[in-house]
Amino acid sequence: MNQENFENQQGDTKQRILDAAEHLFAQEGFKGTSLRDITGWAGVNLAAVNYHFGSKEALLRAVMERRLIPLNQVRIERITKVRDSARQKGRRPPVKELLRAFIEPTLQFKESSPGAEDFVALVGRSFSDPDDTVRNVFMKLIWPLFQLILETFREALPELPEKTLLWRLHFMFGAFSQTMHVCCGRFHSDVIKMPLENDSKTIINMFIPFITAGMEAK
Amino acid sequence: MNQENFENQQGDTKQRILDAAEHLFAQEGFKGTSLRDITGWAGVNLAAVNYHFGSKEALLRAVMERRLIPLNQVRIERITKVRDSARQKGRRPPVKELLRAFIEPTLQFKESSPGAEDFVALVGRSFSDPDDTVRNVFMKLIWPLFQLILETFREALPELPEKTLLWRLHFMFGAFSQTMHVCCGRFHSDVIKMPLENDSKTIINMFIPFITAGMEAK
DNA sequence: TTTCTATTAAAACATATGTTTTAATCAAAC
DNA sequence: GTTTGATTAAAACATATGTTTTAATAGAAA
Repeated sequence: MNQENFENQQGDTKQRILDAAEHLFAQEGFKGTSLRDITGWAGVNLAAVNYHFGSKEALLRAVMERRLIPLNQVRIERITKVRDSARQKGRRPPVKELLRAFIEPTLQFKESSPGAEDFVALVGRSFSDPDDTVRNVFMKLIWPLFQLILETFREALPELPEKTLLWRLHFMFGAFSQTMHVCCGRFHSDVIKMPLENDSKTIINMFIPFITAGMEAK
Repeated sequence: MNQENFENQQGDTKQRILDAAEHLFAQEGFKGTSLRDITGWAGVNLAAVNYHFGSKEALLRAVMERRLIPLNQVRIERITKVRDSARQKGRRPPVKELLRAFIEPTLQFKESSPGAEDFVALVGRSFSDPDDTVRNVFMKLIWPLFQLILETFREALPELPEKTLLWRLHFMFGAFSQTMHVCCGRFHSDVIKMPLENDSKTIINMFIPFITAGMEAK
């Protein structure tokens, strides 16, 4: 019997573990979440994690890949579309449209399921996670997308010095990752009482004008 | 004998612990750093942490307060100065100057000593740290500064709806915190090969035009 | 039914971690 | 020189954690 036949017959242990890990990694961080937390939350046996995934690190990789690969595919497609469409017209790709192609899929994805919201919070934090494992897994998955973004913004803003472009993309990612984990994580701080309108429309309407102005500054 | 007399006579155990904790918390995160890591790095006995500080959490608090209290004082003074100067002239405080008053002290501080660089990386991460302890300690210390920034930017951009202002400050903090831990931490990623010119001048020249344009957009 | 195999359950391991306790040290005060 | 009190050192504790091992279970194949 091969594995495909098993996918539906076996208990949903694997999925339950992935969901629990996604949630807890997002809420408490990788280091802050124990396998016992995860298996407890998932209602499965402790050993199931090592049986199905091999290690805690491999579990993180699985959590990341499950959603980030398809999400990145969509983002890459949309950005490519904007770029190619502009090329055909012999124009520069508009910054606004590039930004929209980047963030809209993320935000739509966020609202697609409750688990996805956890995931977005997790990704928002992965950029700056002190743990090597987290950053490395994340960076490897985000690399092609970042490369594409760099290229298309170079086309969009050819007069910008390379260094400046990199810095501005860097600011953009900073603002966006902060937004992701603030809007999706448990950022219930007494300090910054953000008008937490989690809807995509608000976020997009706030993000795009700000970043566009920044990217095109001077 | 009182404690002041002891400060110089006793071993510099306390300082060594603070320095080691600052460095390791910045590099590995709060959860990722053990007391044995710290005392090993500092070359002191394990029990010294609990003797001098009481607990790991209290040590973090001490690390934060040691530098953040004086740093925030300087930032508050400079922002207040910009605001009051504008008020006297019956004008709005310029966004550019407010931003400069906010980030310049941080960057100058960063270059003032090698330990300070670690600290800046730590602060840059504290905004989004999954650990409650870290976020709470940090937020409590940053709260008055944030309040002041909110007020002065309200004066600088009175036509901006409150929600929009909050979102934009939020983006600003995101970009800045990312910058802080990228420039000071061990962000040696293969992915984003940032032109790592750590000098304040470059960072300021990149940051201010970008954020100013974003804040004043539309 | 019996056999076989994948999965689950329970327990055990080895190590790591924050904290506490108890003994040694060391410099000033008397 | 002895005493005192703060500091350091060494060991012990209790618990937590990732992983592995071994036994039980269940469900399809024979």
